[in-house]
Amino acid sequence: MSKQQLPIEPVGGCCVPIMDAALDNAAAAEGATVFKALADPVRLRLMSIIASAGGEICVCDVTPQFDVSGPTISHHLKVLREAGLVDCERRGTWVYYWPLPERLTWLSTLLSVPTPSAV
Amino acid sequence: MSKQQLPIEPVGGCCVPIMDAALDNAAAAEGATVFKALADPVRLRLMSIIASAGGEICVCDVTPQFDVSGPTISHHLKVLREAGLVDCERRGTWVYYWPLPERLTWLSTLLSVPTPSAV
DNA sequence: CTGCTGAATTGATGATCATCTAATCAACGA
DNA sequence: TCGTTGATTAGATGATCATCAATTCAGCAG
Repeated sequence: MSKQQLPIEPVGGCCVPIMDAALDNAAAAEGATVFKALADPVRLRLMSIIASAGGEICVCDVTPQFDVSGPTISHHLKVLREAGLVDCERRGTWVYYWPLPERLTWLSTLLSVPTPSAV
Repeated sequence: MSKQQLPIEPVGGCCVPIMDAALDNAAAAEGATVFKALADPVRLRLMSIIASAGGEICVCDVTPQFDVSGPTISHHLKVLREAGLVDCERRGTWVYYWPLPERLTWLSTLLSVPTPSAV
């Protein structure tokens, strides 16, 4: 059972489920920032499209899936990027985005509920 | 209290990780609503305090842990309630809150990342 | 160089939100 | 009944946000 490591640093050490221990102010502030990034319908779907793309996806393939303007998509992508949820790279004319699973894992763990079989 | 009619939806089909499939507009809207409830530092810490209380906790024990007014805490508790994350009951003079793990599990699954070992 | 295309940035605007004070509600005890 | 205490609701306000049109930036091809 290889435990996948968390190479991304800026994420505060956290990983204790909230059902196990209450968050302090700092952790709550950091967590709220990341949740805020997912707290918009466009952004959440955007995140899911990038996450489910199986690798990376071009902005040009993402934008047509929404009813909002290009600049708005660009703005939302920036929010996701600043939340550490995705990263991107320009290659030629196009820009490609991919998910950063560490952040997702962190949030998932934070919200996880102990299974009944557990102590 | 726990009797009042809340806009709690059937917790849409629950539980395909966003890394497995992109969300449709409806699921994204519903998910964003719940994430929005956790997207505030006060509310996230509030949620963690309730979740980690090991059962239920009195509002009177929660409020003193924050620097904001009582009505503000009450407002945040209402948001958590309407998001289906907590429920409450009045007993005598006091009101007790407890977490609703189903919602947490739902979010946790939504954000879960397949382990490297799994195929 | 110039022109074209995809993406990001700027600036403005209408909407939503977090917070407060004041008022109201709910339960209890004198 | 009336006060008192704990909690919620109502209303107001300043801040933040989502969105767009216009502009700018980055890369490529004549």
